[in-house]
Amino acid sequence: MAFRQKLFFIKNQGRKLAENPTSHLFMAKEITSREENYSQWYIDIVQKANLADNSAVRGCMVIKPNGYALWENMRDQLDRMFKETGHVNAYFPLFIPKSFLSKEAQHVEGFAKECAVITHHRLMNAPDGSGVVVDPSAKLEEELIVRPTSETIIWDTYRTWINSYRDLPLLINQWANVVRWEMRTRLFLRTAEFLWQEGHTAHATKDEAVAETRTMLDVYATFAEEWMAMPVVKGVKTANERFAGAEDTYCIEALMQDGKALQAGTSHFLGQNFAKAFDVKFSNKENQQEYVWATSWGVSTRLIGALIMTHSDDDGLVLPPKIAPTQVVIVPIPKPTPEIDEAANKLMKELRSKGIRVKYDTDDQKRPGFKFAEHEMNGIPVRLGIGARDLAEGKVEVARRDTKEKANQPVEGIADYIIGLLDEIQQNLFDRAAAFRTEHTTKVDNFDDFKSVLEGKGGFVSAHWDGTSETEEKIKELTKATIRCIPLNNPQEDGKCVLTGNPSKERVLFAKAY
RNA sequence: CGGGGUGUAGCGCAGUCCGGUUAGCGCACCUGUUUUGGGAACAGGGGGCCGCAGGUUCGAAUCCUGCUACCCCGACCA
Repeated sequence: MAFRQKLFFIKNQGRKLAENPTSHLFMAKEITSREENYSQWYIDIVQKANLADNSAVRGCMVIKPNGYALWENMRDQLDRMFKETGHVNAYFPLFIPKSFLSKEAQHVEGFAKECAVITHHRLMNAPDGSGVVVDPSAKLEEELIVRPTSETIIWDTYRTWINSYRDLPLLINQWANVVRWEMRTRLFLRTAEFLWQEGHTAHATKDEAVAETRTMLDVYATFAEEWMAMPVVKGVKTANERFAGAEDTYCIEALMQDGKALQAGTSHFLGQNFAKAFDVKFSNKENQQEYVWATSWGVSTRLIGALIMTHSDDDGLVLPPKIAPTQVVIVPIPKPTPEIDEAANKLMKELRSKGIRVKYDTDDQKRPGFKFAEHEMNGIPVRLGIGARDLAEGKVEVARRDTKEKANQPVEGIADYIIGLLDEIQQNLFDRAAAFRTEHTTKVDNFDDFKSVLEGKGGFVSAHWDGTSETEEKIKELTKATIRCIPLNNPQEDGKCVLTGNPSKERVLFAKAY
């Protein structure tokens, strides 16, 4: 493959240059450009911004402090939004009895191929002294599955919690880790173990459950757009892409910089499938037994991957101010002095009093240039430089990460200026991503255009589809593109399926996806 | 699960084809000096069970056999 050769070439070139002490091309923190190799760029960002690392365990990552701080901010905001919409948190077991999983037929079919299974509960010293082995006498009566998702254990529990319509709705969320034994993993985007939240709600009526599904979809979309500055399309999945056990799967779909789509969150209307599988009934006002209606919804650490691929650039991570762990960093130039410390501390106090997350870089070993590059790599939205010159002029140097512009600002009133700037950066990131998505959403009306757009500029392709799974499969085979969603509030228009020519009454969004 | 790689210092690699002093290089780390407004320079220094287990040999990072781990690309998925 040409791609491999290119990579090989780069490796060799790197080797030669590394031997040359005058070369600055392969400094420790240099990252691969997006143009050169997008997926290597992604890996470089994750590792060099210290977000995460591969671990000793296949497919499982170590989330490092920088990455975890980001997750904490995302989690905290989502948690607030869940609570504002009436939900409470609870926690259910990590393990699920094997028999539970098979109670809902489609559900088990969807997850069976990627389950980690617990078969024993004890180790013993190996007879030959070579270490420890599984004690065969400690075999479990029934194997346990490490949860790939918790519908089954939760619905088994709900049976005992729900008796009357007065117990409904039951609006519960849990923050947890889950395990899906994926064939191939990528940091944040798809790991064998990942962190997420899963909401599981129970309702007396279908309408109420559907409304809940849509409410949570809106919460996700609001979070993605207002906090992550990541524009998303709200839509509904086709039968092929539906969650195992759901009647309808709603989703938010985002577009990454390489033109591939990423499912950023899902909200499922589960109908009465799980209520029937786990026999969860309630007495209605007329004292008749009815099955409960269900929803589930989740977002995961994958959002961090989405964030990276939406905003970051060849200099490193770019973070939206609202979720950046550190929003402002102060760099003493060229190094800390009592005068600069005093000015910085005063500045920090003022910024913190206005709720800004600010840090002062007191490292007296590294030089300013190094720090500039490092803070840019880490995606800190605003950098303030203070040196003797600035102190004398009563100014600070303000550098923004998104545009890399620098300007001198009077210290007087700087807090308000920075509050405005953070808002502006947040908005600029969203606008930039939205413009990219608009530019990379293409309407096509025949299959040749369909293919050439996908192979060329990529992105979302808006096209007519005859509504059959067969056609969807065929298109996937031919182009690797899938239907990302049928957008909500989709305009109705008569057209012909881009593949079969059969009649269609609305366009759907296709894309290659992560 | 198929295809392709790679395991040598914390990280990135050279050395392996063709066996031979004490296993090298860059970055990082430690000490010191000079520096410091966009990734500092010099000098000195520390750090290795060459993935694991066997074998061949006077001698193995290098050759042979077996094992194992991880990465990348596909099919599967959030």
